[in-house]
Order: sequence, then structure tokens, then C-alpha cells
Amino acid sequence: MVMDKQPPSESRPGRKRSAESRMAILVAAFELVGEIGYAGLTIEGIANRAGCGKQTIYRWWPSKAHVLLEALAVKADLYITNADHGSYTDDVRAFLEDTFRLSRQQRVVDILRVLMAEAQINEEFGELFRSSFLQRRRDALQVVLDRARTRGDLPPRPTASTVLDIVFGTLWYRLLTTRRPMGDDLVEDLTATLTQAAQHPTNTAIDLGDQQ
Amino acid sequence: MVMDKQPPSESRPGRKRSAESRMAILVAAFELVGEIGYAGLTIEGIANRAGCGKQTIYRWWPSKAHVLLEALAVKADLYITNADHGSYTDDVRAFLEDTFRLSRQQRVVDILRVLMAEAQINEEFGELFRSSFLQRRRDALQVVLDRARTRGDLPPRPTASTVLDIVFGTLWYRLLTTRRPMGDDLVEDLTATLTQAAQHPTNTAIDLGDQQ
Amino acid sequence: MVMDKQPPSESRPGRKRSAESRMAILVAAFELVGEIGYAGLTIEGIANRAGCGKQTIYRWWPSKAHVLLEALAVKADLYITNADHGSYTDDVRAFLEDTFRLSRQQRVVDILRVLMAEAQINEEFGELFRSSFLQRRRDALQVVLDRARTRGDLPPRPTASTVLDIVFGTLWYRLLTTRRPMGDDLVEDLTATLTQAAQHPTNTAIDLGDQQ
Amino acid sequence: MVMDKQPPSESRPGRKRSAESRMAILVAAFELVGEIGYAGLTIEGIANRAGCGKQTIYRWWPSKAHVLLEALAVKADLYITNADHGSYTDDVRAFLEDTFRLSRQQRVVDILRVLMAEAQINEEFGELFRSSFLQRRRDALQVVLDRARTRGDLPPRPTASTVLDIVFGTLWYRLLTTRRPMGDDLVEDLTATLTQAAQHPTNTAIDLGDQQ
DNA sequence: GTGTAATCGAGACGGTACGTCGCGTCTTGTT
DNA sequence: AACAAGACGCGACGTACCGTCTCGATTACAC
Repeated sequence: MVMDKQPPSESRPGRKRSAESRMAILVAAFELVGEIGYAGLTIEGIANRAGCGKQTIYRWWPSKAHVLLEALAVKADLYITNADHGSYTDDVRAFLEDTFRLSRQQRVVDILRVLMAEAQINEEFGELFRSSFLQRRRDALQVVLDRARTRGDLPPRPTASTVLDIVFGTLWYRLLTTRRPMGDDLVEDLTATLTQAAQHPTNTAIDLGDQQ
Repeated sequence: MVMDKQPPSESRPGRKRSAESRMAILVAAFELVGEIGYAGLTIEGIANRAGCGKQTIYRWWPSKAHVLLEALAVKADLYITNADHGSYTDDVRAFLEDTFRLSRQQRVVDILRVLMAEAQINEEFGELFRSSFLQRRRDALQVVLDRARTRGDLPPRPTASTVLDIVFGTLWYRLLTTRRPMGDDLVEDLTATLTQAAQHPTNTAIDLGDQQ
Repeated sequence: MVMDKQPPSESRPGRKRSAESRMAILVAAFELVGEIGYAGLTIEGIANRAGCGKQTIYRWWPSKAHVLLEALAVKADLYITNADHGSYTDDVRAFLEDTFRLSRQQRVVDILRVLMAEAQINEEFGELFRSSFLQRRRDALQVVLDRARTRGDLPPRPTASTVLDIVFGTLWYRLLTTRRPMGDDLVEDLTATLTQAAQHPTNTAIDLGDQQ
Repeated sequence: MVMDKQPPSESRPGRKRSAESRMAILVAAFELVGEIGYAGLTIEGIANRAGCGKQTIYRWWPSKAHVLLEALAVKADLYITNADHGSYTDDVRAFLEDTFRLSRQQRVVDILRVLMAEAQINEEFGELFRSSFLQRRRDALQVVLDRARTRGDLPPRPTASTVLDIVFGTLWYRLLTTRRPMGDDLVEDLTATLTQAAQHPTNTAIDLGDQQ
């Protein structure tokens, strides 16, 4: 997840970027947002906590949201496995359960919420957030769908695009509104809804009966 | 949608609240957010445009988001019909299409996005936004579900709670990430996914019997 | 000491001025200036303490300093006797000692200081303060000087005008700078200085001659 | 006349105080108080006129009166010579005439009046005004008195302390009440009153003996 | 080694908006 | 008409951060 202004690449003269300062800033931002909330988070506050000058933050990140996004990437491994579990249904369930597990970390959830919020308000950050975070999550689930299509157990409905919208829509909606993650029942219900046609295209009635 | 600090009710001495100022403030906020965006919107700017003092805003609303929420309620009729269209499938499709139509108003969509954003950042506003806006939308769709259950064409899966999460999740996810509303294809795909069991009327009687 | 905007004089229709409110306002102003100081004194604060509306204050006094001046007149008897003590020297000493005694009331002194201050800043109040307070004090001492001239023990120097300037100048200077009144020694020293020629009339001619 | 918060002295890191801003602020304050008066003078107005931020003023001065006091020190050379004119009488007359000349500058007089006023209202400023202005003036005249004592023509009465009170008392009283400075006649009259005993050298020796 | 160049901390700077306070005015209903 | 109450337009307050700009003081590469 690259968001620095200048990937140095070629060798330049002059002092090198301080790795200590970078980490101190990311840690300070991560801690502060947990202590005083995003509304109270300021560049000045981060600089104070990190023991660095404001300029050092402005040099490398354009906004506090950018700092926080990188801090999240450093502090939390956000990437969810999409290993093959043998069937489309099991893959989807596993994906949802992985996400569910991740969203138990309240600190991480809180940061995701405010980053999504900031993406609505700050156009430039929105661009980055969509391309470097949201799209990556879609890509991960897309792999599951592609595998199902190859395997042959992908139901004709809903389309892949709709599945992505439903899955991430439901996830984010819960995050943003109830502030609590999906529960086991919702995981199960959602998995069934998205995959029921695939499981038994001919005998919907029986499935329904079993599920009761 | 009541959000004023003091519903006066009984007759008190002193000058009454100015209806002119209230409307001027709501109109100014609505216009300004369209012209300069939410990030640039300030209480000071609203007061200037409205030709009133800042105190008059602070007296009645605790934040610019509260002003905007009331402005939205005044400027836009947000409430979507949930009239009976004869079947669950048609009711759901109508609800989604109504929403789709509403979300063609870019100004309204932009405000909804930033209000959802603010609800993540400002705890107090989040409370109000959930209770006075989000919950009402859920209630409206709940009526459709209740009618379907009574009518007898509500599929056993997904549960009502899951349907609400999926519908509003997908709606908000599109709003917040692509910034463009659902298209006809998504409406159709989503409707089918949520009601596909209902499309097999032979099972419906049995399901209903089980559910009761 | 009249400073009301409208001496009612003739009989007008409508409700009469409330004597209770007037006294409550004057008392509140007097108390508040002692508790929180002149800088913190506000019309709103006076109105709250007095249990009256702000308009009632604005109706009768143009500024908080005007209120305070009237409050002082009501609360403190500022007028110093200038009774005949038989000689110019004793009259002057008595006048100074009276003033000294008055200036033991710290509350009164504090108010006089801030009224003099306000008179420098607020042109309109300055006018009133000079004519209705300062001039009256000068007039009182002038009586002493006139009596001495009649009696024949008024030294030719300093002139009456200079005596007034020296006496009140010294009084006010002590008030404004040390915040403590003249002591006995200063009273005695000042009396002697102003009247010494009177004590040694034979030198006067020589002095005058020398000074020319 | 030092009134800055931090005499930097030792070398600190960070940007240095801007001398341009300091002068721009002092000039703006001096001009504005002449144009709109002290009551209308605001920190905000000074900052606008000076083309600087408000914080730059608050960083270095605690109130508009402090700014004005420093502005006065920069704009006007307030210090009056106390050179030796050969006799106590001539020294006192010269001191008074110097002051008289200074007080022809209406702008300077107006500022002195409001600073004395502010010193009554603002405790902290009063402290500074007394110690950094009033006391220095007293010290200057004290030099004249000390020289007279050394020289031997200081009259026994009034005491040095009383002379200071009378001189500055009369000066300030005229300033604060008539708003016009002492005239030639008052200078002469006051000089004579304070020095008349000195004109009788026969008494001086005895008096001096007593005083020692 | 000795420039030259970039980064670092610190912190002053010109700004902008904050949320509050008090001003003096203006209803509103009561006395 | 005056009164208590209190909302109003207004303007300044003093504060908090913004993002920029000196400042010495490091570092590091290039000569």
C-alpha cells in the first residue's frame, strides 16, 4: 500500500528519510485516534506525540487520513485469505468469517469507519481509499467468484458484480450503522442467499425446508 | 423529523423564534454545501449567507451536520412510498426503484454521503442520524416485509433483518463508494436474489405454514 | 446628581417607573463591581443579579459607568463638609482629612478609580463625570478659598486655581497610582506647603518680588 | 522599556521573531488609536492594519494596552531631561516646562490618558504601567531633588515624596480632567510653591540640619 | 576533506474558523 | 407606558490548527 509522495527510487544526495520518525508518526496517529477520536486528531497532536516537527508529516503525507491509512496498514494485517475450501459456498462463508474475525478488533473497525467517512469529505483521499483499499478487497472476493465459475458451481444469479455489492455493502452497512460486525447468523443467512441456487438449482423447496 | 433543542410547547415570555431566520439558515446551508462542499462549509459561512448571527445557529443546532440534516428534511421529500403492489417481488422492486429515482438528485445524494460520514466522526450526530433517518428507512421497508408475511409470499430466507441489511447495505455501499446510484440491472438482480424463493409459488404455502 | 435620561416631571400616561427595579439595579451594580471588578461588570450581569430585563437598564442609563456613578451617589455620601474651622490652614487640613477618611472605604475608592478611567475612554460619560462629580468637589474647596480671601488669610500664592489643581491632583494621583489614600504625613505636608506663605505673611512681598 | 514576554537571550531553535511584524503592529496600534480612539481599538483591527495574524499579537503582548505602551515608547521619546540648571528652582521649572512641551503632542497625551485608565481596570497592566512608566518618571524628578539636597538649596518642606506627589499629581490631574496640559502660569505658580522656602536661604541651613 | 543537498527538530508566521460573550435592539405577553 | 423574558444581528474575544516559512543542526553523497 504505497501512499508516500516520493518513492525515492534513484539515489539522491542529502540526508535520508528517518525511519524512526516515520514509525513514531504512524504509532502516534494510531494511538491518538484511539484515545481522542478522529475529530480531535490533529497534525500538531501527532507531531507532538511523535516528537517530530509538523513539516516532517507534511513532507510525506498530505492529510491526517493518509497517515492513518498507512498506520492501519502497518499495525493491522488487513488481508483476508481467499484459499480454496472446495466449494463456492464454503469459500464465501470462509471469506465472511475471516472478515467477521477481523472486525472484532474495535480499534481497526473504528479507523476503517473514519477513513470511509473521510473519503466522503476529502476528494483526494477518497480516490486513494477506493483504489488502494476498497478495490483490493473486491479483488480478493473476485478471486473466489472466478474460482467458482471455473469450478462450475457459481449460480447464474446474482451476477458477480451484484455479489460484490451485496457482500461489501452488508459488511460496511453494519460497520457504519450498528458499529458492530456481522454475527454468525448473518454470515450464514448471507451465504445461503448468495449461493442457494448454486447448491441445488432444482430443489429449492427442500433446502428451504432443511433450513428451518 | 424533530431535532430542535427545545420543543417550546407551552407559552413562554420573550420573543419567539424567528421562522425567517430558520428557513434562511436551512436554505443557505443547503446551497452552500452544493457550491463549496461539506469540507468548506462553516457555521460562519452559513450565518453570512443567511444574514443572521452565528449565535442564532448555535442556539438551535449543535453542529453544521445537524443543520444540514434538517435542511435535507425541508428541501427534499425523502420518504419513499411503500404502497402495495400486489406481491412481495413487486413491492421490493418498487421500493428499490423509488430509491433509485431519489438518488438521481445528486445534491441529495451528496448530502446523504457527508451526513453518513459525519455520523462516523461526531458521536452525538451519529446517534441522531441513526434514530431519525436510518431507522425510519428501515421501518419503511419493514412494512413491505410485514405485508408480504401477511399476504403469504414472503420467502423463509433471508430473514427480515438480513433483507434490511442487504438492501440498505447495497444502497449505501454504492452511494459511498461509486457515488452513483444502483442501475436498473442491479435493482433487478437484487430483487431476484431477495425474492427468488418467492418465485416458486408451489413452495410458498409450505414455507408459510412452517414460518407461522 | 441627576443622570437619568428623562426626568419625568410632567404626568405621562402608562406605567410608572419601578423604584424597586431602580434600586435593585444600583445595588446589583455596586455589589458586582466589588466582586468581579469593573472589567467583568456587564449590563447583562447587572440585569441578572437585579432580576430585571436589560431593557430596563438601557431605558434609564446609557452605560454601565452611568449606573455605577448613580449607585455610588446612593450608597455613599461623598460630600465633604467645608465648615469654617477659623483659619485657612485649619480649613484646608480639615478638607484633606475628610477626604482621607472617605478614602478609607476601599469599595468607594475602587469605584472612583474606574469611573475616572471610564471618563478617559467614554467621551459622553467623561462629560458627565467632570460636570457632576469633579466640578462639585472643586466647588466645595473653592468655598474654603473664598472664605479665606474674605477672612484675609489667603496667601497670594499659589492662586486659587493652582491650589485646586494641587489638592485634587495629589489626591487623585495617590488614588490612581498607589491605590492607597494620603496618609497623615502627606496631609500635614500638603497643608503646610499650600498655606506656609500664610503662616509667614512678611515674606510674601519679597517672594513675589523675587519671582517676577 | 522591556515588556516582551520572553527576552530570548540564549540561542533557541526555530524561526526568530519577526522584527517587521513587531514594528507593523506597534505602528498600526499607534495610528488606529488616533483614528478611532481607544474604545474602538481592537486586537483584530491592529492585526488587520498590520497585516499579521492575531496570534502574533497575543504571542508577545497580553492586551492592547501593552501594545500601546510599547508603541508609545517606540514612537515618542518620553524621557525628559533632568540636566543641572544651577538651582533647584530652575531645575524644577525646566522639568515642568519639558513636560509641558511633551504634552503638546495631543496624540501622546491621549495615549497616556487611556493607559492610565486601563491601569485602573486591568490589574496586570496596572502593575507594568506603574513600574515601567510612572516609577521612571518619579525617578527622573528624584534626581533633581537629590541634586538639590547635595547642592544645599532643597527646602525642608515639602518632603521629597510630597514634591513628587504634588508635581505628578498636578500633571496627571490636568491631563485626566481638563485634557489640556499645564500652562505657563501654572508652571510658574507650581515652581514657586514648591521652592519658595528655598528662596530664603537663612532657613535652609537650619531646616537641612533638622532633616539630616 | 569539503562542499552541496536534503532531512530533521523547533517554532514563529499569516490565516481561518471555532464557539462564546456581551452589545444594544426588537418582539411578545403581562402588569 | 414600563416591565421580565428572551431571541435577534452583530462584532470582538482568545484559542486551536492549518499549511508555510525560517532557523540551526545533522547526515549523506559527490567531488
